[in-house]
Formats: sequence, C-alpha cells, structure tokens
Amino acid sequence: MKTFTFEPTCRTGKGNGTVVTIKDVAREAGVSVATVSRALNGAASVTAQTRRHVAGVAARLRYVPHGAARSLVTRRTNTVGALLPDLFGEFFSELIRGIDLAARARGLQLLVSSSHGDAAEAAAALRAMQGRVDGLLIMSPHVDARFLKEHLASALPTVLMNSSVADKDYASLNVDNYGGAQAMTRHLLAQGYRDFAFITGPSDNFDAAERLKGFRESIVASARAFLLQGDFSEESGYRAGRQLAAMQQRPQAVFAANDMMAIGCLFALTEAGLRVPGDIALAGFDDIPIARYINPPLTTVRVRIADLGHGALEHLVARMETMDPPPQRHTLACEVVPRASTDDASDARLPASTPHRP
Amino acid sequence: MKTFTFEPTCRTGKGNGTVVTIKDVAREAGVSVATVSRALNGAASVTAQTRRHVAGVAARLRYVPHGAARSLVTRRTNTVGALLPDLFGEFFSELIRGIDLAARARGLQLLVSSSHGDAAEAAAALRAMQGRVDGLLIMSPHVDARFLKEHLASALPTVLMNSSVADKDYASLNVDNYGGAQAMTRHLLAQGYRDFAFITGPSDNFDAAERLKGFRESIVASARAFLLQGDFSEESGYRAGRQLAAMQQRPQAVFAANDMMAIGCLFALTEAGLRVPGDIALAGFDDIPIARYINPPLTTVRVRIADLGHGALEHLVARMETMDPPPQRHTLACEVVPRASTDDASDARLPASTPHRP
DNA sequence: GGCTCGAATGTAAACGTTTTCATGGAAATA
DNA sequence: TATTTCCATGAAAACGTTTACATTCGAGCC
Repeated sequence: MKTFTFEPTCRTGKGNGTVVTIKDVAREAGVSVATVSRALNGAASVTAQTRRHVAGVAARLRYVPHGAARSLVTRRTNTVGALLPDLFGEFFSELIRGIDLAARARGLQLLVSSSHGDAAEAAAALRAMQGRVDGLLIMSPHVDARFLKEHLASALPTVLMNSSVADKDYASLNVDNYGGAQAMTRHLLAQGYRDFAFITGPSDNFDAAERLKGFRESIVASARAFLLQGDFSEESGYRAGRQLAAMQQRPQAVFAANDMMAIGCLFALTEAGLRVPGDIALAGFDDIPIARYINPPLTTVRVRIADLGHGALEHLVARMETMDPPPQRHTLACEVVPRASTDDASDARLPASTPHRP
Repeated sequence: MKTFTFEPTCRTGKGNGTVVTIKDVAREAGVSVATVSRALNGAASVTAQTRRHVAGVAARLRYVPHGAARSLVTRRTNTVGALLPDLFGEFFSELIRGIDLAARARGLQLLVSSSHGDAAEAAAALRAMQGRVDGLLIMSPHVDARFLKEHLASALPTVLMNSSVADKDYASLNVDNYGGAQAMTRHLLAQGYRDFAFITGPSDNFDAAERLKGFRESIVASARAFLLQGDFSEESGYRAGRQLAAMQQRPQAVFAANDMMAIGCLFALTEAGLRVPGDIALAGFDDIPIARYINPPLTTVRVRIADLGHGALEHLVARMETMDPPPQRHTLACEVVPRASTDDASDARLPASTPHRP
C-alpha cells in the first residue's frame, strides 16, 4: 500500500496572483496530472485513498479547474445561452427564474443576453454566444426562420420560446395564447355575457394575434363582438376605455389582450363613472402581479411564465443529449383566474344563460 | 502584389456537423493560421487586401472562433458573472436589465446564477463560476466577508451589491437605504406629521436595518415613534395594519420599510374602515410598480434598481482593468415619490408645522 | 550593388485540461 | 514458481487559439 508523505512544497504563500493549475496539484500530491484529473472527476479506476489524498491537496491549494481548458478538450461548455428581447418586469424575471432553476438542476450555467431591440443586435448577440454555449434558448420578435438559418450554426441545439417561427427545423415551446383566449371567452360566455369588445395587441405581435384568434373563433353565433386597436400599453388601454365610455350602446364585457391594457381601460371606465363589473365587465391576459391588487381585482388568464422557461430548458437539454428526435413544437397551457372584475355566474344577465360546456 | 485565387476547395457541403476551425479558414484562404487570427482580430500588420480576403473566406465558411480556445490562451473570458439570491419580480428584472445593458456596452457576456437560497448553494454557484468569468457581481444575504475569503479566489475582481460586508478588501455599491429612509422621514415631518409608526423588515436583513436606522435618526425631538415588527411580506404588513386599526390612540402616519408591507397594511386599514390618508397616512419604500396602482397611490421611496446594476458593472469593469485602486464603497441615491397616500403639505395637521430644512 | 531595415507573413510554442494508450505490479490461476 | 489477468497509474497527444520569434522579400541607403 502506497502512503503519501506531506512534502514541504506546501508554500501556500505562492498565491500572489498566480493561478493554481492541475500541474500544481499533481506535483503537490506526488501523482501525475492524469490521476488528478481522474480523481477529481470521479473516474472509476482510482483508489479511494488516492482520491481522498488528491481531493485534499486540491482543496488545500484552492484549485479550481480552468473552464476554458476543459471546454476545449471536452467540447462541452456546460453552459446554455438565453437570447431575450428587451423585456420588462415580472415576465422577464419569472422567465429567467424558470430557466435558471432548471439549468441549476442540470448543472448548467446560464449565459443571458437580453434587451436587444432589433435584428442587428440580436445577430450580434447570437454571434457572441456561438461557440460559448452548448445550447440556445431564444425568445425574440426579431428572429424568423430565415434569420436563424443565416446566423445560427446548424449544429447548435436550439429551442425557441413564444416564437412565431413554424419552421420544421426548429423546436419551440409556446404559451398557449390561443387556448387561453379561448378559455377566457368561453368563461365569459358561460357567465352570460353576449356583447363583447376586444382590445387587441400590436398588429405585428405573434402573441397578440393568437389571442385575438382564440377570442374570435370562440365567439358563438348568438354573441356579438367588435375590436378596439391597442398595442399592449396601458396608454392604449386607457384610450380604448375612453372610447367605450363614450359609446351610447356599450358592450357588456371587455376582454383586453393583456393586463396592462385592461388596467388602463379600467382607469378610463372608472374615471367616466362606470362601475366594473356592474356596468361593464373587464378581463385581461397574463395575470401580472398588479392584477390582483387593483380595484376590482382583475379576472385574467394566468400564464405560468416560470414554467415556460423551465420547460424550454428541459426541452433544450433533451435536444442537446440527442439531436435525433426531430424538433418538436410544444405549447404550455394557461388557466382562467376569475376575480371580481367579472361577475361570477350567480347573477346572470340573460334570462336563460346556458353555461358553456368545458 | 500578391493576388488570391479561389481554390476549388470550397466544398461548403462539409458542414455536416463538423465545426469550422481557424485552420479551415487558413487553408481555404491560402494563408497561415496566424494571419487569419491577425486579420480577424484587427492586428495592424496585415494588408488591407489580405484582411478583406480572409474576412470574406471566414464569412463564407461561417467561421466563428472557439471561445474556450481563445480564452485559454488569452486568459480572458470576456464574461462577468452575477451571483444573485432568490429574487422575485421587478427588482430582479430591473437589476439584470441594468447589468446587461452596461455589459453589452462593454462587449461583455453575462453569466447569471440566481435563486440560490442558502450559503451552501451560493458557494457551489461561486465555485462553478470561478474560472469562467473575468469578474464577479455578487448580491446575496448569505455571503459575508469570511464566506468570501473562504470561497473566492482573491485574484478575481468582485463588486458586491447591496451587501452588508464592510470589509476593506471588497468593493461594493449599495442602495442608500439610510438616506432614502431619512429623506422620507423628513418629508413626512415637513408635511406636519409628528406621531409615527414604523413597520420594520426582517431583523437579520441589512437593507431593513439601514432603513430603520435612517428613520430613527431623523425623527426630531418633537415627534414620537414606535415600531411594529414585520418581515417584508405583505402578510406581515397586514398584521401590523390590524394592530394599528385596533389601537385607540393611533399614530398619524405609518412608514413601512417596504412597499409590500405598506400594501398589506393598507388593506388592513381599509378593511377596518379607516381612510388613508384622511385618518392615517401611509408610506412605503421601493416604488414597486404596484405602488402607483393601488388606491390611494402609495407615497414611497424610489430605488433606481437598473442604475444599481449598471453602476455595479461599471465599477467592476474599472476594477478589472486595473486592480490598483483599493476597493471602494459607493452608494446610490434614492428619491421620495409623493403620492396620495400621504397628504400634501397644503392641509397641515399642526397649528405651526415648521417645515424641515432639506 | 551590397547592405540594412522594416513590413508582411509563416512557424511553432504555449495555454490547462481530458483521454488514449502504454506500463508496471499485484493478485489470481496453473 | 511461472504465467496470465486486471487494475491503478503515468506519458503524451490532442483540443483551437494567440503570440513571440523567425523568415522572407522588397525598398531605400551609402
């Protein structure tokens, strides 16, 4: 049995800026670099004793492996990149939260690049990430299939989040905007509302389009609906609310394509002396934290954003481990959160309100 | 003058998963790898013609340098790490926004590791980042000077954000919690309030302690104040509000150490039939987005969180470029945002309310 | 016209790991 | 005891860059 002696080479004072490498550990431990590498990486063919010894020396020397050197030979960076648009607020933080949580669980590092406003910036960010990550998560309104083919190395596993890209070469995970809008519409119908206004999002926005579509295609024949143009901003919701307040023949319920517009709309309505939901019901989409604090609390569609991030990363890991399965498109369900801004079913507005079947 | 011929080696079809290296570019361009490296990195001693030619070939081949290989020899990763606690909502997103913006401007990548709940997780995250980043931004209630000395390579430039660590070896950038609380207290005094309740944050929280201190040391002799224990949660604010509502001798104004508690408190007060600010004034700290949407909108202290991130990164870059200047401690000013939850000065509560000098 | 000089390029040695292959020696078998 | 087998370890070759040093070649100088 081999025993190790503590050589006096232990000049811990060497750390005047010099970085400790695997060679230092090897020399100090009296073994070869190969053994150190094996011991520290948990290779099978190394004695428990050597492993302990090496680990001890490494700890004492404060050795931490040089990531770049390792990546160079391993061809893995243990890092995934997240390319995000210029996001604000809760959505952004929840998304990163979800991604980070899943990444942590997988032992992956997370390289983020957010707040790029146009395609050129996105391209630059993409370029900078390439060769530094094992996989890529992309959410950006500025990228389409052509952009990706142009700027993305085909070998890099990628998952798109909330993307309009329907190309069969790319995997994606989308919030089920369509289903959510549909669920909300059915919910409102079930409560007896028949006369609707829908405040739309920006016309070039994919989420907005899906939500509108979900609403449109769920309206039953007996109901009526008209659209008000919005752009997801509180301001545009406010304008829509003023328009509504000015109408002599107001709809029974307003469905805004996102919560911020619903809040803006609510302000305009309240300002005009209208009561919500007494005079007019109001619903939003997103379930941002504010939604439950305003008066009345807002009925809305909850999007589990952290789950979006989490799911996207899991999907990405699956693709990283085996590129075999063709890229898939998944969606993430939403749920209606009924609050006081719409009446509950108890007081029906119609003589015979036939509840919609789920 | 040397001219380049397009050799027929241009089998673009090679990209069946194989990564293009600098050698491929060199061979294709008919020059050495050194020249390619120089041309692409903008070294002076390379002909404009060669540079163009090489750049063209590189672009055609979709060459993107292997980051790890470059880092290995350069000893720079062009990446900074951000170690963050388990953060929610706006604070988190704004912080990352600020950091990312500044990093982008500097051409740095951002490696984030958030949502670690205890010291052990923080240590693991720290370890994982070490050797992958050129500098580190740390915000964590779980790290103190001893922790850093233990787990952090001394050679790695670091800037702490909102940290209680006062060790002279570490640079930091803190929100001026003390100054903000002081400004708010003076503001309330200037409005004529003299009888206060202060809802504290968690006792082990640094921000909370500073805010309390700022309040305490700004109370003038003619005023009275008592404390209610809270923990930054809405729930604890609600409890404090119930206590206040139950008192027969209520204070004139409540200053909560953060907005969430103020909101909880507001609910309790409203529930008890008290009017804000008519019966009792209310102020918070943070200016979270909800603050302006509740009824009445909340007077609070605005913290420019994005600026915190931005400033911290700039500070870090300065330290990365030259480790010479000893680590410095900076603070970031806050501002009072007067809203309807406290009376404005027009209706004074005291016969002679002497406005406090700024 | 031989010499030096400098600019443009090539050669090769790092950088710190992992990993293949070789090697030694102990245990197991004959 | 001689041979085989296997297991722990060591030596050295990658990995893809950058960069110090060497080389070439043309121009300018005397």
